[in-house]
Amino acid sequence: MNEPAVDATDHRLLRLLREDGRRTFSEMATEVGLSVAAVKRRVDRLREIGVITGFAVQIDYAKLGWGIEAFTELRYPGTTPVSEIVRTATDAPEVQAVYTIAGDPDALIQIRVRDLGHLQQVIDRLRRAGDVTGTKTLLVLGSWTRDSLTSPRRRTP
Amino acid sequence: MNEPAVDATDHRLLRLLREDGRRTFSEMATEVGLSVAAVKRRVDRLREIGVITGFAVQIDYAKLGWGIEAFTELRYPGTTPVSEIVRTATDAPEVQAVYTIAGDPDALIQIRVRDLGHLQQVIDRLRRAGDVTGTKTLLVLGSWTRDSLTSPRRRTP
DNA sequence: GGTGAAATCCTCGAGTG
DNA sequence: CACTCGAGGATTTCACC
Repeated sequence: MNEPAVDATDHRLLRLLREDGRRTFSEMATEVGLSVAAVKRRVDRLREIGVITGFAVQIDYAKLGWGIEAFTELRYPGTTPVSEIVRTATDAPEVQAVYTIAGDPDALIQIRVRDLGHLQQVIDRLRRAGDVTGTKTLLVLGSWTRDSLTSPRRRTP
Repeated sequence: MNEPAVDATDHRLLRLLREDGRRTFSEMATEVGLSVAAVKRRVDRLREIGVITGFAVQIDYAKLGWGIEAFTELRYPGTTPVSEIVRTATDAPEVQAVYTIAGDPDALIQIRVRDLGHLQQVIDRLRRAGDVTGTKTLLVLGSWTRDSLTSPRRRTP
């Protein structure tokens, strides 16, 4: 019942951490005009109430040889439980994310693979794993993500 | 043009930073059996060669009142340049990501909004902004992401 | 929310195989 | 060239105001 109660300063901190998740508390403190301890307490609290779920590195997978990205729409019989859909999809290591959908299709999954042969292999595996009735794959040519243009790390001369 | 040359240790470091992007170099050093300085140099190098594009906080937007997530497929006339598609989509602050697609549809965009009325408003705006010939919106009920500590969420608007 | 001090961590130059 | 060591400075962390 208790609402998060995330104020404007919290939002500014979240914005700073979206741009650079490794920003120091001292830097953020200067930015928002609070003490370092106050900033740490706020960030700790945002984690405790679940607003912040974690921190992660952002990787250019193409540079690691995983150059193909795709979304696959999955259709299932009406009798298939959602948990089953998620389980079969998450089993494949190439699957990066699974979104269950209201309506048609039943799920949308994000995939990363090395090449098109690998993609076909993953899709075939998915079709066989559950009782999938149909798939449609969208091959990604290019992508843009908000806040993806992260500036270089702060340098102290 | 030198290839990345990312070895097994680098992959272990990337894996650690995917799980927790704020891990300290000391902790990672213990994990992979190197000195702190060696780990720092490797991470610095991964940034320089572009494998690591940045670090970001992971946020549960539902807890911030942005409880609705959706994917919208966009179709354009054959004459529309890709840059135009990306530009009109990224103009909307609710758009989190834009994926240009080979074939049909022409683009897939990820959206975050406060409620369904807001969603309709964003979609209407998108339809009017460019010369969109058609849209199809997939409403997300739950999601799972690899290496995310958050379990799939379900929310009622 | 602020302060201060101890513990920890980051950073970089110097040295080694 | 990649690594280790070590020292100085910055950052984190926590009890207390």
